[in-house]
Amino acid sequence: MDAKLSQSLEDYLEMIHMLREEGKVARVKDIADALSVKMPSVTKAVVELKKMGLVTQEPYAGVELTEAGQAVAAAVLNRHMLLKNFLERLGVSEESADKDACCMEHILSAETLERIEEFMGTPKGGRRLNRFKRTMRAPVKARNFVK
Amino acid sequence: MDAKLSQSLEDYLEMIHMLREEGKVARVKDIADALSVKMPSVTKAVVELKKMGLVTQEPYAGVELTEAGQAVAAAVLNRHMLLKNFLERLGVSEESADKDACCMEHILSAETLERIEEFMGTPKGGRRLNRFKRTMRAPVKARNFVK
DNA sequence: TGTTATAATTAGCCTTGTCTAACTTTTGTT
DNA sequence: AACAAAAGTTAGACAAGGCTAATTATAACA
Repeated sequence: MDAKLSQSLEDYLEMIHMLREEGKVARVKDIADALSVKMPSVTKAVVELKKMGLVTQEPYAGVELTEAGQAVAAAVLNRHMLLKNFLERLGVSEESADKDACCMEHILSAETLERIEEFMGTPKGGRRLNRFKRTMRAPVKARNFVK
Repeated sequence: MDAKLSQSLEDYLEMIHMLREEGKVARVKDIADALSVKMPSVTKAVVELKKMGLVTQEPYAGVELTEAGQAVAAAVLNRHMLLKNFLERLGVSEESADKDACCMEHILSAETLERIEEFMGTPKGGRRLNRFKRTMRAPVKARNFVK
């Protein structure tokens, strides 16, 4: 059932989530434009995501996340925001932070993500790492997807 | 000439560099074992790298980096070590740091790398970022390649 | 209500990167 | 010097992901 999503499918799922959060419909066309790919690529991806039970689709009306899809998408998005905030805290520009977070969100180990969470939980001046503070990053608003 | 290496080719180049630095020969077999791939994959990669003028090959004796190849490989390796050190400084275990550095080294923007260098240049206690200290990471000894 | 424009899908191709199986070449041991 | 073992290459399959071109389905407007 949860056969480990590819980076690519994670991106599609994430984008669908984002569009829906913004109150937009996520039609094949919308997703394609948002990710700078062509519609047939989206169709293929959606077929896969449907197989995995992560989305449903009403042709011409849009793609919706299932319960399971929500969970996965939210997790990816949280990673994205965590990483973006982290990079910005290091002084990286918003644009680069967003672009790099985009890549990193799919590949980092759980351990590294935990250490970064700890780092972010630490006061701005930044003394030392505090192993016991877990901060959950805020939900998310929008985002520039930089293919 | 420098047609932008793929992640995969960067990995091959990097591994060849590492083997040579350790004084080992980098025969197709050695590279394959080190990267946990099969020999035909290496042969293909080496063909590409030769086309790009990054390596030369004496069959059965080993692959050598050209001047240009050296430069590229060293750059990748420096990124790797910088990232690994950085992650370790965040409290990530050596193993995870190495594995994650492996992925990140191919994808991060120049800007992010610069900010990380700055962060690393800052004293251990970690006050605030110092824009003007550039530290070059040490050469490199060995490394666990985690496919 | 029909016609056109837009959305979606299908079919088929391309590239990258991996693999296995089969074959060739070299090495090194006796 | 001969031959087995090891190294290398070639050929061909396959999967993932993207694309274009062509076709089909729906929407929307006159």
